Amino acid sequence: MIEQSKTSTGSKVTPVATTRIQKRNIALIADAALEVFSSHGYRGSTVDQIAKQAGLSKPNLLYYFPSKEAVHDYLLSTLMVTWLDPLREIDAKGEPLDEILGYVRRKLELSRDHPSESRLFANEIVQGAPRILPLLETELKSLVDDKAALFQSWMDAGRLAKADPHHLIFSIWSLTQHYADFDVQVRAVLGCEVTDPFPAAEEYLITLFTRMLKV
Amino acid sequence: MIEQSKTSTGSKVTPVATTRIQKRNIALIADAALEVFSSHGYRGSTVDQIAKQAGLSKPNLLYYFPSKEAVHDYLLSTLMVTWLDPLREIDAKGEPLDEILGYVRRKLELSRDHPSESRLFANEIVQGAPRILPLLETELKSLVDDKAALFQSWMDAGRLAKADPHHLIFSIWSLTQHYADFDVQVRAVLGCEVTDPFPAAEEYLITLFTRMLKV
DNA sequence: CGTTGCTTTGACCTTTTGGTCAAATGCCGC
DNA sequence: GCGGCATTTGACCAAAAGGTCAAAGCAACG
Repeated sequence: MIEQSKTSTGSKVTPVATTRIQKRNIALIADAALEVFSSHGYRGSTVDQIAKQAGLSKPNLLYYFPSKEAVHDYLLSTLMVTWLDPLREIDAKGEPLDEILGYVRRKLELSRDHPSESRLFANEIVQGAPRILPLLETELKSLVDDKAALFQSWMDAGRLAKADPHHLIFSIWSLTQHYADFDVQVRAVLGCEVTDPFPAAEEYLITLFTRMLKV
Repeated sequence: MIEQSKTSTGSKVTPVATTRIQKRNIALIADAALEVFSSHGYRGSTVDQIAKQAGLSKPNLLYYFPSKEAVHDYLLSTLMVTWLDPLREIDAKGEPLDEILGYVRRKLELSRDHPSESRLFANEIVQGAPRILPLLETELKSLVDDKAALFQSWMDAGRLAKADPHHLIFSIWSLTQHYADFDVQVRAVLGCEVTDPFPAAEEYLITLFTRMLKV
């Protein structure tokens, strides 16, 4: 059995790749699991499905991860980093409106280029975030509080129209992720003639937040 | 076996209640199933769970619905009506901004008072809408196209600031449903001291759409 | 080449789960 | 109270799914 590093939370176990084969197979499994979990949810996905998608046998997959849940935990924890990064990048020294519009653009890009990640996350939250609630209440909350305070200071300085900064962040998340999570609905409503809803979405969102926040 | 009415799509079967007991039990099952499906997803829910929640035995539940899928289909089809109703209510003869703000308020109320419905729907869409895609492409699309045309005419008449009407509708859906679907995240980020995020959410959304649409 | 340790898998086990069925129970008009 | 119909359920079945294990490959190093 390959080495395992137990996280402080106890049951979660993530593999530590050392050899080339391990790195490759763990990456294969992660990619496959992302695909499968994001389109069927946790319970709706089977280890066999993930293994097949990764081109491995089920016992082989379970050689690298101790359980189905461990694969899921691994994905969620690595994803949280990527997903929160654009928010971290907001620069207190930048021009307020440009910083926020840039954030909107980056989030929308993420939704376009990595819809599976967004859907995996959505699946988890919609079902009550059983596995990541602690993370939300600590890491996410403190980061959001931080940026909300920044937005508030910009508003107080008259460099941004006033609005509840927390709900401003929620609205950015909601609007951008909608195009990943509800992709099928968006395409169904726009009709088959529209192949890519993202350009129009970007223009709409930039307009929306400009009108909302411009002093 | 009680009577069944097959819908035109074939596999879907919905019960037709005739007696008092049937009406009561079908309602019990529907309530229980909504609760269970919305918090665990389709595959994550078991017939036993739903039956227990409804206070019935599993075979008894399956006496009223031929299968787990039939229960799910029943919920989805009845929900689509409730869910689309506020959009239908938008009145072409009303004052444009008031009509849209009213729609936002009604949708947000739905999210507050019926979050389970919203989550059931979200679960279905996030996972690719396998069971209701046809409905989205026909009924939903035509209703949305209809209202989008109305918004466009208001904009052309200078009674509303210009913006893509389809994406305007998407943004209303996205923002209002976010408070139901991502409820745990919203509460986790706002912190335990905030017991009800909805009043602030309503104020924020009204401000947002007013600044967006006011001429 | 042969030993050693990493990797892979076929076969198997157990639990869960959707669904069936015959028999039992209860309800209601007569 | 009784006949007939609706309702309920305990017992059961088959398939699916998570996970184990011993044994078989296979790679790398002496």
